[in-house]
Amino acid sequence: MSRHFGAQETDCPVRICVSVDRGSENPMKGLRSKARREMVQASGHLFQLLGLPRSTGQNYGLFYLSATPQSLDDIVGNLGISKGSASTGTRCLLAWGALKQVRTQGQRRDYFEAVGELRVVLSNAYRDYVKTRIATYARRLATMVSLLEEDSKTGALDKSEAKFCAQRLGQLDKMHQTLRGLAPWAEKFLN
Amino acid sequence: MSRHFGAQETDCPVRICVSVDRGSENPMKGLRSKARREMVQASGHLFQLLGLPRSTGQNYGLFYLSATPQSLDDIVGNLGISKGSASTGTRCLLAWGALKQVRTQGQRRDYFEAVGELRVVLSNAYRDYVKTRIATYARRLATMVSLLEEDSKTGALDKSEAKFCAQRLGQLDKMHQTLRGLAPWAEKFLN
DNA sequence: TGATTTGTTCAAAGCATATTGAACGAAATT
DNA sequence: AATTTCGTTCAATATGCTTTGAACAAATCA
Repeated sequence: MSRHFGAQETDCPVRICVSVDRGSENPMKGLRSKARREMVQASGHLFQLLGLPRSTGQNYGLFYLSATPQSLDDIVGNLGISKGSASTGTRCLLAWGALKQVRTQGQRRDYFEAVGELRVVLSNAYRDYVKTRIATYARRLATMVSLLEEDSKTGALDKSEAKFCAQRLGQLDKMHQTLRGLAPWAEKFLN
Repeated sequence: MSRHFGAQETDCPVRICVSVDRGSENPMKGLRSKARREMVQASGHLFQLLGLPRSTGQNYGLFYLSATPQSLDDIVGNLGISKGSASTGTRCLLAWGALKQVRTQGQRRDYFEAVGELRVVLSNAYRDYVKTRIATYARRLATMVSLLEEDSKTGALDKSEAKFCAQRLGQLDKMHQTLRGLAPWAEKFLN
């Protein structure tokens, strides 16, 4: 009804953005380069937007603009995050193929650097993340179809409601088919 | 180094999935249809994955499989969420164009139903969400380029480091251009 | 072998967002 | 005009993810 004064049709009461990363509070002590700082913040922001830990994104941002391999302690010093976070984030990025380990002779520390080809990283993300998600929801869709049949039998839904629901599920399935059709293109783009 | 027993290269220590919605704890009292239950859960899950409130997704899931317009109290009864959440979520979905209000004569309640054409909903989401994000990050990228120049002057980065960073930023810009090239296709797909 | 360095783990604390629910205002009803 | 019905708001609470940091284990060093 929009009964109240401030209520406008176009207002969305839910926050869509992520909280800002005020670089002043998180020191980034060792980072003299402003460009790196901005990259670290932007990357952290993006990761958070994608539902991933901000610190992992900061981690990657630093690597992405680092010409020389970095150790865990470099990360800790540059970003001002705990060693635990640095370790966890680094291993996560390794697992995604976003980072690679650089073995240095006579060095006891582990050194890492970003995988240069962003395509590779995105391709991995697509395979591990997007593709599996789509498959999962497709499975749930199939579940719904059979549950719908069950509902018809048990009388949980009357005939017209069941028909309506079947239409809607059909629309979702059609969309899934379209997505499947797009997949080869997406893969070609990434490879 | 993978120094420890359990540490495998392919393990990612960070949770990528969202917590499951055990339907048993959240009652969904009034929902007899199992298909609707599954849809509510799946939709809530998907929203959460996209960084949106789960309850808003549950809300939409219910509408999507409802043949008849639903009121706020219907939502509250069906999903077992508070009226506050129901109101907030509904207004949010309205603002996105995912729901439309149905005016019923001689009825004092507000009734809503899902917008049937999923294309429209996704098109709105693309415009309000994806497109603006890309623009934001493109802006930050431009900022980095100028900060990099500044770093070169102040000596925060030496020559070879600056060159390396410039290459990396160039790669990102190239990717942005590619994305921009894809945008018309995406829009055509959605319209 | 013992001491030191380094990476990993995970319980606890911190933090940010989602949800609730009671108070409120507007509209409809009596 | 008073009462009832609704939708909205927002402070307080609940929830769940992230981060920390200390304890630990492996590897290197002396």
